[in-house]
Amino acid sequence: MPSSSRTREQAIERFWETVPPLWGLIRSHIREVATANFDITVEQFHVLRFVRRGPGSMSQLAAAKNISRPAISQAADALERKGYVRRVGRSDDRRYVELELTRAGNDLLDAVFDETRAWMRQRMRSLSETELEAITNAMPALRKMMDEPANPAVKKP
Amino acid sequence: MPSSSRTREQAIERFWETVPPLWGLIRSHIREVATANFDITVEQFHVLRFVRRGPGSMSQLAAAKNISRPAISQAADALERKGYVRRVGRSDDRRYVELELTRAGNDLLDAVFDETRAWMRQRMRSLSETELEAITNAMPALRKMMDEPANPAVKKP
DNA sequence: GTATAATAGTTTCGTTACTTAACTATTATC
DNA sequence: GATAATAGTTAAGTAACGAAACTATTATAC
Repeated sequence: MPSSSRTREQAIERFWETVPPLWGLIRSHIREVATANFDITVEQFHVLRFVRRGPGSMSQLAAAKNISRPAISQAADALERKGYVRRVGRSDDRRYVELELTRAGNDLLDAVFDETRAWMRQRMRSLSETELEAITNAMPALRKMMDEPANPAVKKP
Repeated sequence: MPSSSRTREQAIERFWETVPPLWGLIRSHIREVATANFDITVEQFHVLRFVRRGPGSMSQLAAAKNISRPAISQAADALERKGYVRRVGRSDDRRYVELELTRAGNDLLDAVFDETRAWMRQRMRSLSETELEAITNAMPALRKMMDEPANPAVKKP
């Protein structure tokens, strides 16, 4: 069993010294852009992103974003009030409510994304092709971490 | 000029579909661990991490974490109240205040980190050596993004 | 087929994390 | 030595959450 792999420890180590501060930086940029030029907060932006990714029920959104259902419900309130999102009941099971992007929401998201992508491009401008590929290649591996079940899945005999 | 590189666009694309949800997952795990088993919140944990990384002034911490100085000041209040951190004035310039980890703070951080690392190891257990290396290799490239100055640095003639 | 349980969403309430603006203390500058 | 700049804090307001309690709808049990 190659289980206490050195490689893995190193990946974890570097992950922790890199991702949190980077995420903080991105977050603060979005905050700046989204609140100054646009009409939303960072968190609302992220909810919009998830909605566009594939409209789902409130619970699904909460699960995807790893926050509580009330939190999604409240974010939806704010976004609906601003006209960026619509609540749509599902006819086959009336307990479910789905969120749909409105036209305005879609446009807003495009605008914020354009801004943010431009900013990232700037930040990446001195990276070599090799470095960019390194980033691209790492992402699928990181995604795998999310798919892993949380617990070791106790074997039933 | 190779400026609108395809590779770069792809890196950005994948980054956005990977990092935010992954970060959300990690965040929610830490919240669980830190508030259930320990005495702190997610954000306080992150502040402690920065303090350990190298004790610096309040402003430096704020800059490192990309949040406002008041936010750091308040986090420091909470952490000091709980005894995990100490405010230490600098003698050469009395405007500065630095944060130091107390013994308790250090132990707490170790404990939370142990928990979190174990959890990450779990989540990484099905990754191949190649995938782990991909993660390790991407991190320095991502760090570079943080070092870039925010603005294109207008050339002065 | 009603009673009971489970599930999706919401409301309420309290806590924490932030920000901006205004204020204090200290050091630099002219 | 007056003025400006800088580090930190305080104050006040907003947003993001979670937990618990509540409503509406669908599934299960008997």
